[in-house]
Amino acid sequence: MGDDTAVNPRHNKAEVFARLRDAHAREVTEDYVEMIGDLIAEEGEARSVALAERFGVTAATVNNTIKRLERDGYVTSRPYRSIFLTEKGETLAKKCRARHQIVYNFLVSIGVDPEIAEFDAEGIEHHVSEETLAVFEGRLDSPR
Amino acid sequence: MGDDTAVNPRHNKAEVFARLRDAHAREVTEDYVEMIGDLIAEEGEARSVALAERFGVTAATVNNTIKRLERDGYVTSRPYRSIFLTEKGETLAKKCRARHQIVYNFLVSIGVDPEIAEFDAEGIEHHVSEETLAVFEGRLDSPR
DNA sequence: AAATCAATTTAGCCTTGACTAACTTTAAAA
DNA sequence: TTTTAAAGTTAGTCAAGGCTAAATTGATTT
Repeated sequence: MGDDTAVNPRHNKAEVFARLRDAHAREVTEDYVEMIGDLIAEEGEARSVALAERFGVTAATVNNTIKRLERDGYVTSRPYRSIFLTEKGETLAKKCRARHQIVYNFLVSIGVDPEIAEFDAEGIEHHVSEETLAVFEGRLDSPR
Repeated sequence: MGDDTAVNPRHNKAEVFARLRDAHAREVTEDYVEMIGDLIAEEGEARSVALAERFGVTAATVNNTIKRLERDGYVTSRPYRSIFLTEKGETLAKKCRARHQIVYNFLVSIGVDPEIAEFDAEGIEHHVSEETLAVFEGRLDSPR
């Protein structure tokens, strides 16, 4: 058999979806560290109640998530106190904020309405590879 | 209502994240109906084993998902037989395939490597609004 | 100092989406 | 036709990420 069964690239999507599942697993973490960073910058501290309000979830959900982030080394927290980013969390937050900004600016630059861009960027940012991000960024420098 | 104090957009992210969670809930459904459609087109039928192989998950996972899709009216299936799209499933598959193609073509058109574009499109497609999709499409007609 | 209120935590529940292991059915080979 | 292999199913487990309701803590008021 001319053997297209070996590895037909068109049929070799499994890895794409595996990486997609990985990306999903990182999304909440990325959104949280980014938001915690924003809150610290804007309000001086990150409280559960503010996170719950901004994400539109309950305080209990925030609590669960923060425990997960703490377990994974992104934040530190003490009972009934505000939340802090670790260096690891800080680094991730910085990266995410920059990436978000590039995606948002790119969308606006090609003609997407700023409000729509804000929404779409929130979803898209987690699925943009370094390579694609570089292309977006390059397009910003030299518009058109 | 000149009044930007009413709803400070910077602090009004809750709805963005709610819509993001909705989008997530739809992703697997969309990926499955799209893939089932592809399989029917390419191989004449959609078998569990092919879905499992392409998504890189176990047969048991496919089984669970198909049950959910059936419950939600996207597919029909009988034990030990292949899977069919309902009209609702067919419609969704068609829409998803078209959207995927536009996102992919757009990425390639701005200079993203086709392999990278294939991967990124898989994640991005679920988060592109109608509006942004239209912009992508418009850019394809008149490149540059 | 006590009462109250807001914030936080805890406990328990649910769905999705993954897994393994064991079993059943169908189809193909011997 | 019997055996075997592949495909599909079932049962049970797990983590993530939501929820509600109830308990606790901390801060503010009286």
